[in-house]
Amino acid sequence: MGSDPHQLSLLQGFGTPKNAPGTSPAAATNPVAQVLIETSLPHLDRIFDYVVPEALDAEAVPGARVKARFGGQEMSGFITRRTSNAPEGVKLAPLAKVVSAQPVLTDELLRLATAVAERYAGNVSDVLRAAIPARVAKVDKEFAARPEQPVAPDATSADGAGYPEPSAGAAEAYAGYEGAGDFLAQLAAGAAPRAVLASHKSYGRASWAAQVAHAVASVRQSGRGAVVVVPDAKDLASLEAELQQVLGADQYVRLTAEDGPTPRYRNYLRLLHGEVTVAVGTRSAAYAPVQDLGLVALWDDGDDLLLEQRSPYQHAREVLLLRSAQSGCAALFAGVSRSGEVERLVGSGWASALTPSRPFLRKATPRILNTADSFQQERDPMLRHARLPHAAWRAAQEGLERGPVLVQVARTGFSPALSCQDCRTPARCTDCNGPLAQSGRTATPACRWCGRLATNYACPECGSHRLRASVAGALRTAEELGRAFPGATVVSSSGDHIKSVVESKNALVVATPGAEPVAPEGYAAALLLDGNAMLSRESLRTPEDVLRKWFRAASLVKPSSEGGLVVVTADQEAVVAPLVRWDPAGAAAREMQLRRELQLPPAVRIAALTGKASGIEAFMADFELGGSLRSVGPVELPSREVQERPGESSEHRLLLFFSYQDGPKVTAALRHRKAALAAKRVPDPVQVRCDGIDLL
DNA sequence: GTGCGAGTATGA
DNA sequence: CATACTCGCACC
Repeated sequence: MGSDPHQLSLLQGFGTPKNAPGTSPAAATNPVAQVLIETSLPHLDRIFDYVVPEALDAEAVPGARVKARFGGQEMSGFITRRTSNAPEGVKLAPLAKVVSAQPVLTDELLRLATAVAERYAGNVSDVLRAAIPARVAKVDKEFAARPEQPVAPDATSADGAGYPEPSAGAAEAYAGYEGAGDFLAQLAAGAAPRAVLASHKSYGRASWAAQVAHAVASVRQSGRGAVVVVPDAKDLASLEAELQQVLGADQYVRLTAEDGPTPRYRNYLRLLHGEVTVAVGTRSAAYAPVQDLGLVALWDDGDDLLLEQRSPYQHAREVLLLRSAQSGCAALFAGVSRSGEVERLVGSGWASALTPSRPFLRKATPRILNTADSFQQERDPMLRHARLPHAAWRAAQEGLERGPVLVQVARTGFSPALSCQDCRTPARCTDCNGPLAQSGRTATPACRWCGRLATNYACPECGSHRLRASVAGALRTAEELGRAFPGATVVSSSGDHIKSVVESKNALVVATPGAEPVAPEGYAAALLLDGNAMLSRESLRTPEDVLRKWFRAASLVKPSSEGGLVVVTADQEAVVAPLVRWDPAGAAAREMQLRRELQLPPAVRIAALTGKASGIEAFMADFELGGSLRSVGPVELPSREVQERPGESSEHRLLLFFSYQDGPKVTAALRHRKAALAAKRVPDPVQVRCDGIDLL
């Protein structure tokens, strides 16, 4: 070909009146669309330019979802900008079509997704996949027909004459919390305070949900919007109940996968167009396109549901932290317990702690009793051989006269119940008739009720000594306990049968952690039964996680002034102590102190490289360690394959440890390396995952 | 993934 | 010397 090919194509692209047959003229102004292609290939995760044909000019707005020919195939992407100048030295392909003219990728969202991708050494388009709901054609039509009405949705609409002063409701929700009034006032005044809220209740007027709802109401007084993220549907229901009280049902939208594509997309567009300015939902709601954002809030950040399950495995807390930094808005992290990450925010002074005062807490929280406590055991020598620990038994019995009683049991699989290998008769404790279970890693089965070890168990039916694991979820436990407490209505909540609310006064509610229904008046008592089994899990995170589950259950129980009592049965007194004292902040501070000394997360950041040993070696070949960056491994992972194929090398994992300060540098380098290797298509690709809490 | 150009093998 | 084919890599 004789002449310069770029020259030729540019002339064509810019629409000289007479074009080659088949090419349509380009748009008159800003004929170039910068498009972010949706791909999970790291080296292609960037912006490419296309010519906008005149026919697509009107629809091809920044933020629109489009299709474009890329490489061999037509791929989808989003227009990030329209510009006038084409890049030098490339010939531009035309945009194939505009899928939807709704500008779903806003500037702000692109900036956020980019920051998240950088933080996690991942792809921008992977982040966007979680952030932008699937398009629904009929919803597009609704919005196309609707006259553009960027209503100022501010303090005028629902609140009528403005928000009813530092409302009575807000005062009640935050009673006992020093500094709360100031925090709310700052929100209302348009400032951007950042706080870590130590909620103590999960029901009633002073619940975390009420507290968060009032924070949202305050920020709305300043005319700004808010985003609230919660781990699951049950928490969302609690929050929505309060928001309806405080704001009104039409003043917010929910964004959650559970609603299905149509309402989710509709709500997304309503936010996008400023029809509503408050978004609540599960983890993907962190990206909600709220206009004029004033507050991001997160409830219970320790819940692992907030961790995205797809690459780059981002956590809603980090997303919201990045977002609040970018938009300079207020931030609120609420929880009954406190995660290590949030403790860092308090420790560094980034956020202030909103904590109820000691004397207030003493009255407002239930009494906590540890039956495994040596002091208790001395006073109650019957304990080891009683049926349920005596104290637990009595707490339940007496509690049932005053209200519902919660029994928290470990999830199925944590401590599978045992039955006879030969005749399938359920294995029972010879002392108390409770179910036997394999708890943790100890070989000897133990009674789940009294904890007694069943050494040398013999089946009462056939005399066999062999035991097999059988599934005993909350359902089975409920059955067992129902027999133990005749007269009580036994309710079970776990797995896919989660109940949000329990109304019955004399219900014995058996629930797994995270599935506990709310009792509107509070539980009279709670028994936290499987502490030892839960604590036996081998993970760096275990104590924090178990404590979190206990605190959440305990926050559902009436205060001690109304007879509320929590009985916990666990041997590790160091873990139980903060619960007994109701001191989540102290527990988090101590745990973080330990982590800092050991240089373990979340005091430092980590990245895990997973893949074939050869792949990891290639990845690390000219990767510079230094500064705070150190590497551990690689170690071979226990293979999940039933049979390792000969010649096929197994998966390995290398861990990188680095400081938060060096984080951006390290993740940028990881990302760069990933892209370079992917472009070269070196064999044995390596998966990079940052700050996976379940890795250690 | 796929199309394309460079480079190389192959046959007339 | 012309044509067939593979390989690598850019992809707007």
